[in-house]
Amino acid sequence: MYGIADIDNCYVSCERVFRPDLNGKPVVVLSNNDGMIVARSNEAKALGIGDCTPYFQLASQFPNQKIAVFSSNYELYGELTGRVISIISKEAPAYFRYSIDECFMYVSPLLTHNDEARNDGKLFPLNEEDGRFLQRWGENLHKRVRREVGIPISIGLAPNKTLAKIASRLAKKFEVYKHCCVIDNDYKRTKALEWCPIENVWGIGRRYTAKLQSLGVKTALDFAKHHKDWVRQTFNNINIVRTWQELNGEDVVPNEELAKKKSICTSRSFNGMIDDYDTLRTQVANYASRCAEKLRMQKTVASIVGVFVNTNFFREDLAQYWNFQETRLITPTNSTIPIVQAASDVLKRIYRKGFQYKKAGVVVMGIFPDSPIQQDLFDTNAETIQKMRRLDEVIDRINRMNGTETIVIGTQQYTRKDGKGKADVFANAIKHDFKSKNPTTRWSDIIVLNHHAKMNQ
DNA sequence: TCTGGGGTCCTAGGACCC
DNA sequence: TCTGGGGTCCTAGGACCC
Repeated sequence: MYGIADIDNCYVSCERVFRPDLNGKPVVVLSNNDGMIVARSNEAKALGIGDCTPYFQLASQFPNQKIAVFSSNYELYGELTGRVISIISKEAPAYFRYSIDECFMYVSPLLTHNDEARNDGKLFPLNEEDGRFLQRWGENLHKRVRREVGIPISIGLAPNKTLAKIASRLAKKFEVYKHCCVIDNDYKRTKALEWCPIENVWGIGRRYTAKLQSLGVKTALDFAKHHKDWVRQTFNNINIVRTWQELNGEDVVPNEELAKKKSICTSRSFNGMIDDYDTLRTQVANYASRCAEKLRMQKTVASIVGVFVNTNFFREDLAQYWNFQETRLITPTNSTIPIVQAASDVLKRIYRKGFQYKKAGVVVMGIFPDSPIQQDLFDTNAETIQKMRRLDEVIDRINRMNGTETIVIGTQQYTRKDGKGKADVFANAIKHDFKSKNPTTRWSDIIVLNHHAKMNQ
């Protein structure tokens, strides 16, 4: 049996931890550059605010509505969701974090009453006692997270991950479940599939939904009832066959232990547009530097550095251009300077004068574990590499202790307005007009309780 | 004026090997 | 008339996830 714990409206719930006055009110959280809406409270959804609505359309689409708006504050979300995961790690026998707001759990070891009751060696369907036990276990997990972090989660429990996802949707949608829904027999499985529209099934995206609907498949149950061969022939793809199997109760989707990443990308849309090479180069240097940091964090090196740029696709009135190219490093590395250098070289190749660029990014690939053997293989200058490595360590440490971008290399530029850079380089700084504070990670933002005010209330 | 930022995996087809 | 049979590796494109 698997479980999934899913944070309800994750970013909104995080913002509400320090703004309890916003409980019960419409709240939205915006993407980088305050571009579009990426999280909505239930009240905001009820108003009809769509996912991915551009922020600049919000006021005209919903006039006279009081909607609380936040820029995204990943420092806050990362820290608070980490607390949720930490509780799960204590409650669940095994777990793996799937995304910022979702965590899979493996709960079979909790089922101790079941051995004799099973007649055919199978766990599913569960006996009733185990079913009730899991229900209580999930309800308690919800309560504990709510009490200790202040964030609501929904829990789904089922014989595989695809069904657990559907169960968690039910838990979120209907109050009778008390935030935890268990699919423990075939009757419940069938009822859940019947309720679940095909586009809400994990693994069925926009394209597959369109195709399935055109073939008359409306619900997860419609899909599950088709023959396996039909699925194979219609889609010729192993993943969707696995989804079909899981809807029918098998456990076949692999458990990806979140291993080291195979590629790392850092990219941003600009606040406004950039046409000159030098400004673009400083941005690309920032992204390359960030990629190097991420590589060091997971103790890997990269052998390929790629760069992409593109113009604003929404501006049909402007000339359009996009390009991506990559270069191979002679020695795989995670050092800031060679990776920034490589990225600059690639940018030089793909930059074309006369375009208004809206976005750029750096991708590092060909990733290996950072072992000394790899580094030294064809290296003719081990001493330089050693020095570079020490330099990276020192910079990482200083930036960890004093805040990101305390030290950057010369090609980069500061992006934080509270950083140490000169005013003229902030023209393209990311827009975050409605950003909340970071009371859990910054001394300057720590909350002070006014004792007397409280006493007088 | 204004539209995010990350990732993974699968398949087909071409280049190349013997 | 008539042109093999077996591989590997790489890339682009398309699908999916949050």
